[in-house]
Amino acid sequence: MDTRVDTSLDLRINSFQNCNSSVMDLRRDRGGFAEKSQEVGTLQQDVGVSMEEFRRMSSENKKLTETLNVVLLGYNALHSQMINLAQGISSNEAIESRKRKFEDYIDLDFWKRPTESMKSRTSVAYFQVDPSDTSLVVKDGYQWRKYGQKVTRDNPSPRAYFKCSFAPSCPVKKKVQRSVDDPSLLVATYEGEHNHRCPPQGAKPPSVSPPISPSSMKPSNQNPVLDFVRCGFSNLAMKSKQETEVGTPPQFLVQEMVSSLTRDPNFTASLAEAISGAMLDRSRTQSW
DNA sequence: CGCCTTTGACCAGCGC
DNA sequence: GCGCTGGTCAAAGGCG
Repeated sequence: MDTRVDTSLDLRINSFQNCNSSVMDLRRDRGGFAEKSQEVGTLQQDVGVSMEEFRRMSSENKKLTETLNVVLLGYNALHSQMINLAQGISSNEAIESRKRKFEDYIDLDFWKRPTESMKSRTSVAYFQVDPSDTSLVVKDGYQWRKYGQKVTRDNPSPRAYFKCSFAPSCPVKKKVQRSVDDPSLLVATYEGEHNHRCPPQGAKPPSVSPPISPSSMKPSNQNPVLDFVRCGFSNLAMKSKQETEVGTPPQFLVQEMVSSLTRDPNFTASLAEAISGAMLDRSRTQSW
């Protein structure tokens, strides 16, 4: 056999094998390409979904920001009113203007709508305390008698049980427990409604059970949080103003706002946190 | 002395 | 029925 023919044949076989190998590589690449193509398609789809989600969240965020602004507007009006009342000023045009603007903005029916928690007369308030302070006492303007303490399963810190001690017949109870997430936060859960007037600042509970006059037994529609606003707010707000003329705002005011918001199922706790944070930030730039 | 807090016991509801 | 858990009671002691 001619060696030249053999060499040529070997070369061709070699060439064929190379070509075959290349074809296999190409086929593999093509498969890879198809795979990558599919991945790109999925990614495009994901990006589309993400963009849609992002647009939706942006829209929601915008709405929440608007709501926050409205709440802040109302808060500012109330705060101005409080300051002016404290200073003996009845009202002024600026306050009325802000109030009108607030009422124009806000859906009053929304805020007047009773929520489930309001129906059951249960509300929650948050109190900022020193994390090293182990006492479960919060100053909300009322007088309480502690009648029990328990360690619950979901929280290593004990839960304290209080009854309103200002009026013997008052059915209001509250539970106070340190927040499991934030040890500097005390969570107070109020149940029931007070059947008496707000105790004056520094008042001692009566040593003997006094007959409760009909006027003080007036059924109040107020929930504990409103009581807190009327009593704790009025008492402590003055104190805060005296103590911190240019300092921080009364934190309980912010916490109360948070509480009011969280009572509505449409507001998430995160929004409440955002609002309190925004208020605190805002207040740092304002003089009080 | 009276009110308050502490703390163990007790009770009721619920799930297994 | 039993155990677990949350809520309440009540006695004892502290404090002003």
